[in-house]
Amino acid sequence: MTALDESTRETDDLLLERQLCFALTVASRSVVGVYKPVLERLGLTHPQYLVMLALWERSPRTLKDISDSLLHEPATLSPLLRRLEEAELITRERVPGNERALAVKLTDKGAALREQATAVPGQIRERLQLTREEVAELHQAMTGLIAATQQKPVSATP
Amino acid sequence: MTALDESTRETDDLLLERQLCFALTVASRSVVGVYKPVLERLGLTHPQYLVMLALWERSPRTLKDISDSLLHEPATLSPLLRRLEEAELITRERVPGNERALAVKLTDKGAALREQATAVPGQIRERLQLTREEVAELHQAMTGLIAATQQKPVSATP
DNA sequence: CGCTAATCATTAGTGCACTAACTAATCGCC
DNA sequence: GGCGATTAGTTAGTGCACTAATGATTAGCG
Repeated sequence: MTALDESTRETDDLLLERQLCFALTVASRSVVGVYKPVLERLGLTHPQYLVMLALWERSPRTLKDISDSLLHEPATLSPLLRRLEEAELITRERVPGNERALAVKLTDKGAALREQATAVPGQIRERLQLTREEVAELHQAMTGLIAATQQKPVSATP
Repeated sequence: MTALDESTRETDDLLLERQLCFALTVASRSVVGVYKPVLERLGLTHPQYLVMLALWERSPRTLKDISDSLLHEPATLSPLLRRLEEAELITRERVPGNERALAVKLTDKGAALREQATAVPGQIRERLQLTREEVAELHQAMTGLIAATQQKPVSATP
């Protein structure tokens, strides 16, 4: 490979339309944008919806547990949970026997909201005109990419 | 299909670990997280990097033009461009002959930063252990997804 | 022309998302 | 049993990202 080839390649590498990170952030924002009108009917934002999904699977659970599941900093979730408490979808109290931990628990209202939420995934697939299989393929691609970001940097590997 | 099958399927559809939107937002944040230490050496955040990519392709261009390219609201870019101006990477002035439009232009310092940026895409691929081909495949998948989000809702189609 | 409608940018306000700094509680280990 | 280190949450501060409202300019049309 000549020096000219190399510099041309590096120039092309900087084209906005070729950046995976650009396509990825746009896709993320765009898909969340599709959820927005759907979730508005439930009175939820998209990050709040993900927290509710976690709690519908298991409640009560600690903030630490939720932050591990969602791969979010506790500091991000703190104000978010405060707003869910204000909406009376969850309660926040200390864990008996471990006063450090915060027990986050669905209220009856929060648990009941699940009924309405069951329709959401189907509505999104409909809106995006995607089959379950296509969704699963994209999901797998994203999971692989996430795994790639979380491995140690190659230079740090002994 | 029985009623039981349907309700089971809807229950599964709400599992956090199966949500494309979840995998997508995590992937987006994680990949941006990989860029962070690399871009810190250039003094840029990731959104600022994307704006600079746009300007390295063409400068000057208007805010409106940039917001169309990045699929961002002008209101999002306004404060971002102000910070890039404070860093002396761009200038902001009105377009002669159209006082509504804002001409955003690279400074010499901003144009020179491109030198250092040429190394970024390769460093990211290295860090993620992805080939150009794998990046292209993922990019294509994201582009398809973006297109799906931007088509009209099916119910609104006559 | 002159007026109305459309266009472009900015500001205000809400909600994430992160880091750093801080507080409080618990664990471990002598 | 007490003391240092660790763990769990919260708060403060910065920077996106969006909507809605505002202001300024331009285009278009009778």
